[in-house]
Amino acid sequence: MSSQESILDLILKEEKNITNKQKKILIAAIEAFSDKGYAATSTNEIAKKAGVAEGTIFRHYKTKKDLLTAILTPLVHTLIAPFIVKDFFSKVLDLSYNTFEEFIRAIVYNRLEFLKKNQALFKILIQEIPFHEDLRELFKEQIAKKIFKRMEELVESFKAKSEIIDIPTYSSVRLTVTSIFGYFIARYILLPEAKWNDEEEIETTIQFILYGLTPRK
Amino acid sequence: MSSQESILDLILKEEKNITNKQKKILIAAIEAFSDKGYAATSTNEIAKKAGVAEGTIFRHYKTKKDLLTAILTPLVHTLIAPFIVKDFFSKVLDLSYNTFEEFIRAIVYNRLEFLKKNQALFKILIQEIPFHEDLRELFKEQIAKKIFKRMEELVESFKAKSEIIDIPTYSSVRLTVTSIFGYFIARYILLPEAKWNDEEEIETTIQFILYGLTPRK
Amino acid sequence: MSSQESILDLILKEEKNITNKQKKILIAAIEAFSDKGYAATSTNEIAKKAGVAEGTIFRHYKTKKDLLTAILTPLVHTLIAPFIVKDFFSKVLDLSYNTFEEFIRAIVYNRLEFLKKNQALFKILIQEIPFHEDLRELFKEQIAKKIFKRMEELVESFKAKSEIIDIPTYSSVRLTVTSIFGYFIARYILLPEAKWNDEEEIETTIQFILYGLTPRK
Amino acid sequence: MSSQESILDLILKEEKNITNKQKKILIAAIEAFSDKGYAATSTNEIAKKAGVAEGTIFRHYKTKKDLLTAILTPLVHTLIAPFIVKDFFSKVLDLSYNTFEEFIRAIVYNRLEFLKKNQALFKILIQEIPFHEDLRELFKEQIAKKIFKRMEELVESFKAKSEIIDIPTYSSVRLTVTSIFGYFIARYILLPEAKWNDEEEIETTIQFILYGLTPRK
DNA sequence: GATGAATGAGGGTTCATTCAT
DNA sequence: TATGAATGAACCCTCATTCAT
Repeated sequence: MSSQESILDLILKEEKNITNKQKKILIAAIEAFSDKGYAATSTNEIAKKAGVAEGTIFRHYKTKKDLLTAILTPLVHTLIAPFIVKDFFSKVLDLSYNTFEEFIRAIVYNRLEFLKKNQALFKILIQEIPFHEDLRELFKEQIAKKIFKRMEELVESFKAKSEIIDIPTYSSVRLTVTSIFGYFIARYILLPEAKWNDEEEIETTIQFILYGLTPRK
Repeated sequence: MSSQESILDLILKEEKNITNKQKKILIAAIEAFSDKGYAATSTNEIAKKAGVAEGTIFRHYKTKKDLLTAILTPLVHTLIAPFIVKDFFSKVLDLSYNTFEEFIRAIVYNRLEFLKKNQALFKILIQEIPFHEDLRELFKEQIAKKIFKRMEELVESFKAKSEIIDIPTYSSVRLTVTSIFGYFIARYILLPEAKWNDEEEIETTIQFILYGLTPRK
Repeated sequence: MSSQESILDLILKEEKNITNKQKKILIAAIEAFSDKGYAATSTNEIAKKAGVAEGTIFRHYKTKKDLLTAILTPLVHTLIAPFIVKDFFSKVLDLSYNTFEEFIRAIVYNRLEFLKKNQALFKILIQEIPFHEDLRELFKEQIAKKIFKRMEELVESFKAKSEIIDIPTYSSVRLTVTSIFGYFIARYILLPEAKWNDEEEIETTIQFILYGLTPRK
Repeated sequence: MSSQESILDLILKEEKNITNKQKKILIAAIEAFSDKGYAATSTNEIAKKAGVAEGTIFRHYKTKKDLLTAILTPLVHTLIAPFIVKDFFSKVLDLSYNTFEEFIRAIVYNRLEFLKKNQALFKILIQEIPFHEDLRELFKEQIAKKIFKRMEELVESFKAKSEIIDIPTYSSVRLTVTSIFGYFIARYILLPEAKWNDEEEIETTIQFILYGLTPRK
């Protein structure tokens, strides 16, 4: 978990031969988009923040929209990475998930850690999703489908073992995902200035999911 | 529940002496803001959609931002209305809440019904919250604080009766609210085009909350 | 001199059957035009200041320009009144002007008194003259020509008596008028906030004109 | 005197690295503001006159007001330049001012020449002064104070030599300045279309000031 | 590759004026 | 007569994007 990568590393890795100026542009754009939103951020503003001429931005990214895409695509890919890598959970994280609790605990900690590390980027993603058809499509194709597919397998194996209650798989996945993201959104987007006892909240959230999905004896 | 009012009725009631054109402007603005977002909607666009001269918008709403506020303020007030009316749940809904389940069931159905009826408006609210300091303040003061206060009382009474598990009250409120809104956002904002079995999903959500918060015997 | 009339009286006399609202409009317009200039004053602003509907202004004055004209025309007429009334100086002011000094003294006190009483109006006149061809024409036809004509007669009579030096009549008139208006403009338009010892300045101005135009013995 | 610089030269010198388009904008703005007044001139109009896109204006001057300031500031500085340069009159103009007449003659010719060369600019300055607080402040601080200070020294030296009459220094300065500007305003702003015998008028004006301020023997 | 001046369409907003009530 | 809602042209200004240097 401590080896998780931050946004920029990911982007820089994805785009080869990245110049120093390009790097500055990306950092500036992420900060600006995150703070004021994509539509309300001007390219002039990004250029100034990056200490770069406005034209330089367009040399690297044909349009402003391209810049947004360049920022969000790596995030989406990394967000779902653990779910598409074969046996990611067992191999990479070295966990065998004998129990549903272990699984939930691993996934919550892992993804919340990731979200926290990439707050700004993720903030941009969920802020912009309602306004961009293509982003929504990307989200649906990548995040929704791929995460769902992997979770489905795992959830069904737990269901077979009667470790979780008998509700439609997609419902339990949705409820799980919603609970995790719900915490993140409340924590970092809706009420960022409130006092939060993060450890306790995360543990409570895990318990909530577990209680909500495991059967009474 | 069937007597719940829709957005526009609320706005029209709040603003007396509303013109016919003004009404058209509000309807057009709600549709446009909901579809493309506040920043990406031009006043010219709203005017055309409303069949009105652009200047007419500014006769009624000094700025574009004022128009947004005029749209969202009544929503916020109505969204929290059930929580500030004394004994709303028992009197208006004619329920006595002997059990936590009855309470959850009532609140989920009631607020989801309301959100569904005011989809467009609520979509605007959550889409714009990240970009407007004042909206965030309004949300925090009204929705977060007032809903929380009322829920807190109820939840604590259930906790006293050992009907729900012993976790911090604010956590259980957050988890409940997150689960309800989580369904709404997934349903109407993130994946509106997916097929949804609404009745089943709602019931599952209720069960999830109940299981997640009630103690094992 | 004490019987001199103020702006509004003049206007109200000129326009018969003036309503109360119309009066309020004129007062408001004079104040606004004087403060911010004609071009920078909106009819909406005037309406508000007058406590009148915007439409009411246009019921009485077809255009904004008409309103300006309605304000300035009486001023121009009154400004030149003393110069066109036959024997104004000797009859009305009860002076016989045996000497040039008496003449200058009378005219300076009389017109400065008038300007002071109608500061706002006169401020509008000289502020707007550079921007309105018709105003400039009115000024030229009325003020320049008519004042000049009368002054010319008087000045030439003094010149004949060798009471003033032998320079072109139009020059001496210009220098006299310039000196009077020069004081007024410096006093009320350019440096209104400076401390002014009015009595002394006026007396000095009179002396200056006298010395400047009368011959050395 | 023949070496006096014109407006644009001054502005271009003040603002380094001036673009060709920027130069065109300044020329167009000066012409337009001078003709129709600042408030009545649209930026679109200036752009067309300058053969430039409207956006180009705002690239160089953040606001329309900034454009006005960029035009007028150099004028003010140059207008007062002779008065702040040490010994300007004696050194640069190579005059020793043994007499008050020499002094007046030099100053009238010099400043009227300057005003004539910069008619349009000066017209803008006096047209806009009544409407802009900051311009009035600039005028007061620069022109009024600095010119006054220098004139005061000279006038007092003449007063000591009994070359001019014993009236308050500020009065004699005001009367002198008013007489010069009075001619200019009558000549170029109020009655530009009248026939003027400039040489004669200037000589008469000088005589007027001299007579008005020098004592009778 | 990097610049930044230049563009012109489009942004939100103001305005004088009209007209049904 | 008086109103004030409605208009739409025009206003100042911002913007993403282009291109000569």
